[in-house]
Amino acid sequence: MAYSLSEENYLKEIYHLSQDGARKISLTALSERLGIKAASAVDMIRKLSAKRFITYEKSKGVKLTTAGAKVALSIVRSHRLWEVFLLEKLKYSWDTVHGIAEQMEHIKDPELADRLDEFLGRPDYDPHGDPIPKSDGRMPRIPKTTLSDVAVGAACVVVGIKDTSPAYLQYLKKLGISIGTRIRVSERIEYDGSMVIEIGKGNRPNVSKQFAESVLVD
Amino acid sequence: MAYSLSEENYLKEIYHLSQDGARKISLTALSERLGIKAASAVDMIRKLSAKRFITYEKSKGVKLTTAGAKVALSIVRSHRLWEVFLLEKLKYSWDTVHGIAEQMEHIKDPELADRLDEFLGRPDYDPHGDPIPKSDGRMPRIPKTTLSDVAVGAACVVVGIKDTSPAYLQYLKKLGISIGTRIRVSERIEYDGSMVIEIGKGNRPNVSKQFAESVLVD
DNA sequence: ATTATTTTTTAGGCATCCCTAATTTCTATT
DNA sequence: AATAGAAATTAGGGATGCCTAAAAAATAAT
Repeated sequence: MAYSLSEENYLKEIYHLSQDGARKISLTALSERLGIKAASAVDMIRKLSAKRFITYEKSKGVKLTTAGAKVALSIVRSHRLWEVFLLEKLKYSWDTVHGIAEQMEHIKDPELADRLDEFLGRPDYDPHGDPIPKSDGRMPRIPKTTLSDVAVGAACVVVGIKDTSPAYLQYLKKLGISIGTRIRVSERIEYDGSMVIEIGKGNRPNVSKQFAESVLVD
Repeated sequence: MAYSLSEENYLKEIYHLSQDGARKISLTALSERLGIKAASAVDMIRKLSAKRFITYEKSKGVKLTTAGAKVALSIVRSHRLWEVFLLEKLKYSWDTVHGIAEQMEHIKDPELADRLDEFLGRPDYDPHGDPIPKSDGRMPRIPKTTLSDVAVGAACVVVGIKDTSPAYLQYLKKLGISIGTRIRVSERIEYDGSMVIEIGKGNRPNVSKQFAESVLVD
């Protein structure tokens, strides 16, 4: 069954809202996320219900059916893979990839996501540390570990970052940290939670606790 | 100035028709290419005229303005670059890339085409041998030379193919010929125009005139 | 329990981009 | 110049996906 760009965006947002742990997804919440008015959502909710992609009860809110979740997950997969492509291959900065991937996620071809996945080396995480669903729907374990959790003496690999402010990105660049960078924790200063880290060889900067908490590692 | 997907497709087709050497682009010809009815084209032609992307006089047909040509060329550039990406990086077959690139050409970002171009190594031709416009609008020379034009003893590089039938593609694969393959012409048989060619070392097949005429070389 | 507030729904509209079915206007022949 | 055929246009519609404004229903607060 075919579905429009708009339908895909609804399904994707419903998925995100349910992932965010909302116990009930109301039309108001959904329409806010989509940047439209609640009245406009009514038609689409009916349409998606008729197509059996969602169920909707006023009391229980919107829920994805198995078919709907499948579509949503394929969009999320596509989005995150394109983010990796844009950052790693086209050298876009961390904060610009999302908007472009928002467009690319809707390109339709039965083999595209798998071929892209293969080309990118089957990454588990996108540049923001979000897990990339596998083609069979499985999800890589969500990386909740940050650099600040790493024990002294232990090493880790950067899988994503949580902060995409220009200042933060600039700092990362200056430190030479990007996806895949290996970091060893040399020392932790108890006073303020800051740490001395080792990037490659020779480079041993001291970074604040605040900084370390925004670096997702594996 | 922003423009819709539909507007982009009109501008692209007008460009293609003018490239095909049509001395007059009629609404009928245009609508046929776009797969719509002529009546539907009237509105859009008016719209594009109002936006100064085209001029339209019944006697002279549709013509792109400088602004319109710029948009059309950027779509064509994007399309051809994505074709290269899909074939070379994602290993799609020659005949499938066009349809997917048709979707990808509309992704909007000011830096995308240039970054993709860079990533792909600034190719001059797409997999069908069509020249890829440069970011400043310049066009690589159109490769009108085919393998059958190459002199005995001379070498050439494959830049594209004209035939995308499954049988032809399969044959190419069997011969080990793809974009960038270097071919030397060892011998030409006058009787039927067939030739003995050298691909890499050791591989010296005899190919028909018909085959050689569909291989674009530089 | 009765307001007040929020949420949902209806009703009527608008822009985009396409359609069919008539015309009208060209163009090319005779 | 008359006319057949082709091309362009008008008129009226339809689907999609959004809107505002108002009404109805549900939930929360007093």
